[in-house]
Amino acid sequence: MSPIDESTEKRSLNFIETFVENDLKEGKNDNRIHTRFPPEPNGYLHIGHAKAICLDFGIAQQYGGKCNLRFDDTNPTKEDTEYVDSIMEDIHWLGFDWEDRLFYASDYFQKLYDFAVVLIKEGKAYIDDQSAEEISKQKGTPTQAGTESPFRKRSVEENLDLFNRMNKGEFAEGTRVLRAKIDMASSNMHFRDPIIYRIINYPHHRTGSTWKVYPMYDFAHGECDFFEGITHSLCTLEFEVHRPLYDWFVDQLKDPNNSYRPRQIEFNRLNLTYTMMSKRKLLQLVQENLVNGWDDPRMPTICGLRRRGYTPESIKNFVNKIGYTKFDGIIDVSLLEYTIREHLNQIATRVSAVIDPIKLIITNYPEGKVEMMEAVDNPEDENSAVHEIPFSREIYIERDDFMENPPKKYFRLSPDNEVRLKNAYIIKCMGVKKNDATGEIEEIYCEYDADTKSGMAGSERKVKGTLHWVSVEHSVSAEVRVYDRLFMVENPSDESVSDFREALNPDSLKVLQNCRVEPYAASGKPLDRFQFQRIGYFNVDKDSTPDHLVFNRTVPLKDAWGKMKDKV
RNA sequence: UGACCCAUGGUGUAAUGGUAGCACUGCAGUUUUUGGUACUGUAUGUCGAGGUUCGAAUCCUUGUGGGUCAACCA
Repeated sequence: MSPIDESTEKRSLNFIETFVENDLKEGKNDNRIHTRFPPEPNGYLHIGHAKAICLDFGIAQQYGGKCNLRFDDTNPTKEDTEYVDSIMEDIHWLGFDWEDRLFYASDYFQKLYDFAVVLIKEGKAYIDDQSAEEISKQKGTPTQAGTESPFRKRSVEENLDLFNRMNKGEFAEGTRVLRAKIDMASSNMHFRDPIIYRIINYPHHRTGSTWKVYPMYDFAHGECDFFEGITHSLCTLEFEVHRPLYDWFVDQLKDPNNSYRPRQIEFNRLNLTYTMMSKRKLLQLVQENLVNGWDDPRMPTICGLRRRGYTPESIKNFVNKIGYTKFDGIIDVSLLEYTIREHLNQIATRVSAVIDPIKLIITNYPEGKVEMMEAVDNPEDENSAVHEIPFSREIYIERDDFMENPPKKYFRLSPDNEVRLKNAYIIKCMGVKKNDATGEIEEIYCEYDADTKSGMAGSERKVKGTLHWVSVEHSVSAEVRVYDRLFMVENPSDESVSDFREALNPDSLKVLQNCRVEPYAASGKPLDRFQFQRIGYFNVDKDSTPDHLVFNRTVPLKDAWGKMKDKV
């Protein structure tokens, strides 16, 4: 078990777990626990779905139950197999498995149709010939009762005939719907004769043009839960007012001699500061090329986070930390950033990279000499392996690791000052070479103390600063992509931001071209994730080639030097 | 001016009638071959008013505040 798992082991029960345990205690549903994750395949999964996935699969795991994957594909106009594939990939990547329980709402189209016919025969559903506008007008408002449709008293025979012909394609879209006959005066708007079937002339990604009528969510969802033997149907808070209708349909369907029934339980949706979570708007970002696809590392999608270097463990741990309640809040992204930093700190190999290089020449080091310096892969790991870094007379250091006129608490290199080169020698700055025209520093000259190599007796000497470096001759050029927040406003999903494009951060992607990395960072395999010293956590992007290394910054390190600068 | 749901530090959560705790963030330190990491300390909270009780964040009443619902979306 990883340290991360241990840290969450003791967490107390959330209200859903309490609910489930009570059901178990009462012996409901033969003590079965069966959940489902029911995405509509109309977009890629995002971090908010990860929260639902962890709950649905997590509850099942925790209580020895099962969790189905069910694609809620009742609206062919929005859905596509591309989304089906990506959703399955992302769930697996997160580490969850539905085994042989992959279902589609479209698997049940016949059963749902048959059930609708039963409702018609029982006089509980009717065909309405009115337009969407007329039906909407008759619905009333939350404070005003609705009025009954003139078609409400249609005969069973006529309803049956019309429904049959609707499905044969005899009528145009929008000309007729099937409605449940419940209560136009109900205080719950969803009971005012909800539409349960509509005509759609658009090929379904699985059933093609077999069907001309498609069930609505409210009609399909509870029924699918029932067909699959789901015991706990977990969804987000906005479906709370749908629950009475969910129960109403289940009541019509269930076997009165069998106590089994699925139960819907709602929890709070995930909101993150600076993050847009609406699928519709994310789709818009993709379609308008404001980002480079669903897996753009700035996207809050699972594949975007994956490409950026987030680990499944960190996402799951994040979800465990935020919990499940019935209170809608907004979570600070810094918590997500904390969880990935926490995990990466444990597993990421430390590698030297110089993002903004300046050349440093060690004047008293022999020309042509190369020493291999030992570097610990991960200082947080007692049994860490080591790797070697070539050291030579000419090296690159970070441009801002040298200051000609340093402020008081500057620990790094400055004239006549000593610093340690990480895993190598202590050096002292003896001078610089400046560009005659611009006055810009072009080279830094230092002398090294040969007795201070890491591990030697002379290395005990304390110096305030330690710098990372790469050998000029041996280093490999690379490109580093630094991703900042895509949105600048704290809550871009807020209604007050009418057009989210205004909130887009034009500087969200910075590409740094002149970076130099130590050869080990280019060696491939075990190094897909690492920490560049004092810079941040990175991973190798899929765009990388042997000739052109590309790194994505997963998350920056906490910028202590930045804080120091504020004080000086 | 309806129905349903909700209200604990800046943020997210725990305490299920019995000491308001944890994490993130903030601030201040200690350690360190990077100022990262790790560790320590510290600040800030039960929406208001009544009640029940020996005792209330918890139960009741009421007020206030927030969310959801009037798609042929899910």
